[in-house]
Amino acid sequence: MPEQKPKQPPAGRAVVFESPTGETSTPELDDVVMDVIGRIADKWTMCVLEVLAQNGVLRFTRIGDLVGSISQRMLTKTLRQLEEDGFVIRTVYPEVPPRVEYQLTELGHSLCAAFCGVWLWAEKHYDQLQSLPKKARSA
Amino acid sequence: MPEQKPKQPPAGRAVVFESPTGETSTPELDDVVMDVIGRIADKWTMCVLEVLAQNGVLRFTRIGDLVGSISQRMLTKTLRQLEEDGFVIRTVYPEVPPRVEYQLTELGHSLCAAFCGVWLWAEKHYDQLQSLPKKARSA
DNA sequence: CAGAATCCCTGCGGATACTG
DNA sequence: CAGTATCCGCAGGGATTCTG
Repeated sequence: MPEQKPKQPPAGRAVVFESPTGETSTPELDDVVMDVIGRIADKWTMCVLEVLAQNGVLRFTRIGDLVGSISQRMLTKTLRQLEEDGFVIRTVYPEVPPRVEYQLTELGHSLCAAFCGVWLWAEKHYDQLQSLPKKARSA
Repeated sequence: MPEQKPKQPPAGRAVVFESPTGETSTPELDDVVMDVIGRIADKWTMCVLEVLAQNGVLRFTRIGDLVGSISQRMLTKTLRQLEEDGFVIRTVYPEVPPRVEYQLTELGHSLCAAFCGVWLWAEKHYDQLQSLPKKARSA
């Protein structure tokens, strides 16, 4: 069976995102999306984003409490990365004891809003999802 | 067990997702979402999902070509995990040479659809996003 | 062709200790 | 309070080799 498809992938990915409704993305957009996913798609980042999305302005320790079992190290790294990427604003008050407040930027808020579709999807398919084979689920 | 663990919360977060429009989730839903994120939120999984979403039924090697620079090891692992999690169907044809075809399940398709909001968000904020500090960008 | 198995290196991330 | 610095285990993942 001779493959007539001329679309041979060059070096690197050749993925182009396309929505079921026919919305296609450009390779550049695809690249950006993958990049963003790579930045935010980890447990702590997601948790911190959501905590901030819900509570607005929060201090360092407070975020840690709300997230739960995150180490200071990871909380710091996560927040700094989010700040560097423009999703979070960090405000330091020159006081003693020190006070540092964090809040989402517009970009951060819009990102959380975009993810809303995933929550809704999860809700809709809750039965199937919660019965998935346990993998890293808290024992 | 004489070992004293003063505060060991249920290995837990206290995060509850809530959309900007006021849609709140239950802790259970939150848990499921985090679980799903943990399953799919990595470079290769996302790529493979998208490749399958676009092209429908694909063979092993073809997926690898479309994704680009993925190793066989990771491709296998990724596909098996997706299969185990119910996002992909794996069909083996008892032939020589062997032929194995992959395709998304309904759940897989719906997940990709849910992520559509993220592509749209990325498109809208393309300027800000593509100018983020390079981190692990690999062309 | 579609993988399984192996080697091996990297870095994520937890725990702990110290500081302004 | 809000970090920084350090040690370190271990899992992720690339490259390579073997096989039905």
